[in-house]
Amino acid sequence: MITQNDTTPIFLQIKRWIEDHILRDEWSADTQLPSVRELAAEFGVNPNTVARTYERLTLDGTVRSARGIGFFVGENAKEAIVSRRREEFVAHTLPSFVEQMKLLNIEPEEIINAYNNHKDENWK
Amino acid sequence: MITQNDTTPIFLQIKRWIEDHILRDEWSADTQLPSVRELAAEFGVNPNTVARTYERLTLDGTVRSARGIGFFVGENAKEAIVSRRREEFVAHTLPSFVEQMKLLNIEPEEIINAYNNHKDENWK
Amino acid sequence: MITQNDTTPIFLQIKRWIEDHILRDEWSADTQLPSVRELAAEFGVNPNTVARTYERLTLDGTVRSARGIGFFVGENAKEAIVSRRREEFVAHTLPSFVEQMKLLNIEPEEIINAYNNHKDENWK
Amino acid sequence: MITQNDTTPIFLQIKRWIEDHILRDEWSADTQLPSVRELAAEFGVNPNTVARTYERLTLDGTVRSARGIGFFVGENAKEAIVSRRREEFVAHTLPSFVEQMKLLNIEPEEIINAYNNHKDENWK
DNA sequence: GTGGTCTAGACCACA
DNA sequence: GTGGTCTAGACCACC
Repeated sequence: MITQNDTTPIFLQIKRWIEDHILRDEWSADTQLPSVRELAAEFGVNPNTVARTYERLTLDGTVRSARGIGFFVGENAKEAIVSRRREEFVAHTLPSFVEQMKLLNIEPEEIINAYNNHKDENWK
Repeated sequence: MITQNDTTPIFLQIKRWIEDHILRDEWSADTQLPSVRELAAEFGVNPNTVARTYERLTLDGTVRSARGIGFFVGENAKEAIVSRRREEFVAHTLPSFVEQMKLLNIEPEEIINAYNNHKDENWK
Repeated sequence: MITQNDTTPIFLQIKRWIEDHILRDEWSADTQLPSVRELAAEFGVNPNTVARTYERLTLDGTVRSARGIGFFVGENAKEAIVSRRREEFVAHTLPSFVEQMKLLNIEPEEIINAYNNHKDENWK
Repeated sequence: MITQNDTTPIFLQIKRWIEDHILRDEWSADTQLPSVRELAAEFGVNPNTVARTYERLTLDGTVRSARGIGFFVGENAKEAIVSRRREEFVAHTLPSFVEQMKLLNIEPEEIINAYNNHKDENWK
C-alpha cells in the first residue's frame, strides 16, 4: 500500500499505515513496533525515510523511543489519533466530500451501500 | 477560495475552481473564460501560475485557446470533467472515505446530515 | 480548412491556402484575388488577419496590390512559390519525414500507396 | 540538436529528443533519466525549461517521477510513443506530405532515395 | 489587448 | 542530491 505513485510523501504514508494499525487495535499501548530497518526492507524504501516517520510519531506522542531497544506505542496513542483524525474529518474531509457528491449528483444511497459492503481488505 | 494554506498547488486549486464553474453550468461550451492576467490579478498570484492552470486545462481538452483572443470552454468539457471526477471518486475518494468512517466509528447518519445541511455557499 | 485548432498562425494558413490555389493553376498571373473583406467573412476571421496575409504575400512578390482595386497574382508567382517550397521540402520536410519513417518502422511502400491513392480532396 | 532557430518550443524539442532515445531502445523501461539540472546544463537552457519537458512526459505517462530520486522511463513508454506518433503520422504528416509532393511534382523515387541514403547520424 | 515561451532566482519537501 | 512550485520580468507572435 506504500507507493511512489501517490503524491503524498512516503514517510506520511507509512505514518498513516502505523496509525491505522493502532486504530484497529492490532498494536496497543506499549507494543513494540517494527524496527526502522525492518520496515525499510519491507517497503523497499530508504531507512532514513522510515526514521523520519518515527521521528514525527515521536513528536506526536503517538510513539515513544527507548534508546537501543526500539519504538513502542504511546500511552493514549489511539485516543489522540482518533481525536486528531476526527477533527480533520469534520473540518475538511466531510465538507469536501459532500461538495463532491453535490457536484457529481451522487446520492447518499451510494455511500450507504459502499459503507455496508466494506470489508477489511486491502491491508498490506 | 484559493489559498496558500492548502498544500495542493495554487495552479491546481485554480484548475478545480474553473472546473467547478463548468460543473455548475455557470460557464458552458464556447463561453470565453477570464484572461490570464485578469485571473492573476483577481487571485493575487503571478500570471505564470494562471497560465499553467490554463495549459493543463488545454491538455485536458477542457478548454481551448485562441491566440490573441483568449480561452474558451471546450465542447464536451462538462461531461469529461464529470466522468473524470466520478472515476476518481469511486476509485479513491469513496473507498478511503469509508475506510475513515470505519476507523473512526462514524455512522452513516452523520454523512446524511451533512449532505442535507449542505448549502451552496462560500462561492466566489 | 482554416482552423484555430492548428498551432500555425491563421494568417499563414490563409497564405498557404492562396499559394496552393496558385500552384494548382486555379489562379494564374494577373488574376484578381478575393478582397480582404470577402475572405475574412468566408473564413470567419478578423479582416486585419487577412490583411496581414496579403501584406506578406506582397512582400514575397507573390501578389501585387492596386490601390483602390484589389490584389492580383504576381508575374512569376507560381515559379517563386515552387522554388521556395522545394527548398523547404528538401531542407527540412523530407529529412524529418524519413527520420520518422525509420523511427516508426514505416516502409516506403506505405508512402507509395498513399501517393497513388491521393485524390484532390479536402479542398475548401 | 536543440536549437533556438527552430520555431518549435525548446521544451518540446527536448521532449522529442528524449522520446527518440526511448524509440531507439537506448533508454528502456525503468531506466533512470538525466536529472533536470543535468540536462539543463547540457543543453544550456534554464532548468525550468527542462522541468517543463519532464512535466509533460509525466502527464503523458511516458515517464514517472520519484521525489528526491529522479525520473524513470515508464512501463509501456515505447509502445505508447510509437502508437501516438503513428497516429499523428497517418492522420497529418503523411497526407500533408503527399499533398506537397503532388503540388511540387515530386516523384516517389526521390523519397525512396532519401530513405535508402538515410544514415543514423548526427545523433547526440 | 490576448496567449506562449523562456530566464533567473528563490524556497520547499523529499530521499 | 532530487523534483515541485512560485515569482518577477522579459520578449514574442497573434488578433
